Amino acid sequence: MDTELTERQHIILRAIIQNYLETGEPVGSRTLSKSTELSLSSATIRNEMADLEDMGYIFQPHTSAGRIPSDKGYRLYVDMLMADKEQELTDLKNVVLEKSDKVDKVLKQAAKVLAANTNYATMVSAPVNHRNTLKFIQLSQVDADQIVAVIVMSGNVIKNKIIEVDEELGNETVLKLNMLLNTTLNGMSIEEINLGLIARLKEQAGIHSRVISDVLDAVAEIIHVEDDMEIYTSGATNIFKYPELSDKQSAQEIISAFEEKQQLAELVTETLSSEENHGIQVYIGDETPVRTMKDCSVVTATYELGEGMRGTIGIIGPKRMDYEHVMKTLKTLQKELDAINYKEPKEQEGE
Amino acid sequence: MDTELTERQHIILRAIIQNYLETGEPVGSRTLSKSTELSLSSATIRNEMADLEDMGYIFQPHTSAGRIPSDKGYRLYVDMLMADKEQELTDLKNVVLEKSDKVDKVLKQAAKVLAANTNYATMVSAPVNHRNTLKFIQLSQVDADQIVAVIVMSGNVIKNKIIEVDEELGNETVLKLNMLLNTTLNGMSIEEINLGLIARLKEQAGIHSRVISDVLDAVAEIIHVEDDMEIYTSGATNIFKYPELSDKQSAQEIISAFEEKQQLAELVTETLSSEENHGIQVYIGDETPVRTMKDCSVVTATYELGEGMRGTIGIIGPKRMDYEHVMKTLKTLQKELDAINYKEPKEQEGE
DNA sequence: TATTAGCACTCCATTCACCCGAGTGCTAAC
DNA sequence: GTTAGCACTCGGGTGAATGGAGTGCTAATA
Repeated sequence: MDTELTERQHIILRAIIQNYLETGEPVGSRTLSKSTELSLSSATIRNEMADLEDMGYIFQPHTSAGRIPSDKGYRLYVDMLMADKEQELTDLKNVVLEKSDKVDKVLKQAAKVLAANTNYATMVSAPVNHRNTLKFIQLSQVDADQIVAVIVMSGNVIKNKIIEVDEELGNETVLKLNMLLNTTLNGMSIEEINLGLIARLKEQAGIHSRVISDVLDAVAEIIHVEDDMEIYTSGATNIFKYPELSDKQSAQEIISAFEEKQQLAELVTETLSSEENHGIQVYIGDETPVRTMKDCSVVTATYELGEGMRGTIGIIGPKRMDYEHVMKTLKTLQKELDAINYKEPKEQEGE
Repeated sequence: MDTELTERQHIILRAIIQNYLETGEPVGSRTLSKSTELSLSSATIRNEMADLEDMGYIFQPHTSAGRIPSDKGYRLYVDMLMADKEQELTDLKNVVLEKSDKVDKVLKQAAKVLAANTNYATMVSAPVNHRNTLKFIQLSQVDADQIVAVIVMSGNVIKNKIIEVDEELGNETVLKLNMLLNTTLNGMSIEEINLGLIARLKEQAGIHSRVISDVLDAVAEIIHVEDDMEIYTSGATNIFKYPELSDKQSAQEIISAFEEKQQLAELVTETLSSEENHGIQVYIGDETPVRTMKDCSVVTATYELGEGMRGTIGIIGPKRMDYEHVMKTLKTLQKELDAINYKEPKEQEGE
């Protein structure tokens, strides 16, 4: 890329972008000639800008207006940022992630912190049972026709369901079932617990009662049910701060996406599947996998709660987003979340 | 109120309101003189309108514009609607409330259905443990330093938590604890399970180990923890369909309220506490308990999931909302939700 | 050869005047 | 009590004028 742009052009491009990030207004040659460290006349800068435009890094919204970075321009800028040696991290304001609490509380809080620190819309997806193993399972008779099944997965995610049965199983049977389930399934990953295994279990149970078969089916279902991805969001209304996104049309689309969450889910799976750059990914404009956000930029990161539980944190904002700050902030929060499960099991009271 | 308005004025007021509901434009005398069943000249109607304005039921946004209903006007209109003998209910489109499913799924779906049927923003609050009793409780040792406590409440709400302990309890102890907890707490309401009772339990446990004491405390905590009210929303972006609410300022405020949910929670408690009119309440403009919605109307209803579990469904829209339709729809859904728990435990497969 | 000063040109955004139409209030006639 | 008629008001829309920011190009300069 050194062949593509001269040093000076790099500087000018960066100046254009930085200026545009702040003001949101097309930036003209005069402005640049004053602000840039290299002291050039506006005319010279105009020439360079014409070149940059030819190469597609910037463009004019209309003749006789200043220049605006194109997607390609942003891309170059972001790539340069990423190439920078290890950036130091920013401090997060208001980070009080109560690590002791339930996961969902922490994540909700995380989304809020992120929004407060960046002034963009944010999302945090709950960790998904990736390579997750079963840690404990237990059936209990609640009353004559209800059984509650409780399953603890690695990472202490708890699933449960009430199973309705038409005939009482009796203490003994329940006990036997529990034993069977625990000895067989314990430590297995979800993928390993497939239909074949369940079928074998049924046989092994030695009883051909329909009830037991039903119960086992229910258990299998609980384990596999893709808890439709929980996603926490915050600051969606921040988009109103950016005129280019807050006309009715765009605002409605974006906010809808945040409300329905379906599209955010797609974003999450996309992020989780493709892993690069320390888990930080930047989608500019059309690059984003979610159509409704083609006028936005999306920055995402993957966090790891240990034991294969991975989730996504993300920021959605205008294309003229403060990428540098956002990436730093995201990285910080990522570290913060990653750290949560490194705590020794015993350490609880410590601040 | 008959003393206040003549029959003819009533008719005219209603005509104004209905016309305004549809168009959103101030309605003038000429329009009315053509549309109303009573055939009067525009001049006559103008006189009546002037009177109605003096009494505060309508007003002009500016001289030489048509009239718009005031809050007082809406109020009268709504009161008349409410007074109407039993209104028949509307059919809901897309109602497929999977009754078997978990409560939260049903409620999410309910919010969606409501939004789809009305074109307004909707919210559904999860039932709150009002006069809720404990049905089943069980501790299980997950591994050396973790116990999972599962509690099933009436209405099949399941709570659970992992309790960290510093020493293993041993099977026997756990068994004893379970026995104790179940025999003592079963069937009790949350209010009855207070600190005193827990203290007595601790004694009764006969063991003075700190561990057991800790566990019991944790149990008490789970039971009492006010799951911060779950609220499901849908169709928040519907407000963009109404220009009077979709300027940046208002839109941001309203949508914020829907995102943060704090304010909706206030609305819910308000609704649950004051009960009138078959549980249907209408707040017009300033009447609403939530400040951010002073330019909206809010219609809420209370549903009952049986066994003292009560929640709120609500619709937020512009003041020129189709009150009649909304109230009918709300009533229908309310019935629908109420009916869910009337199902015989055995009936499951039936449509 | 690279830079700069200067100038003509373009185009957007703002302002202002203007007009039109919808609607009113009032008065006088029915 | 109702209606016809008229003068008046006001908001919204249209079009022309204006100014400013910015450009591209050319010619002069280092």
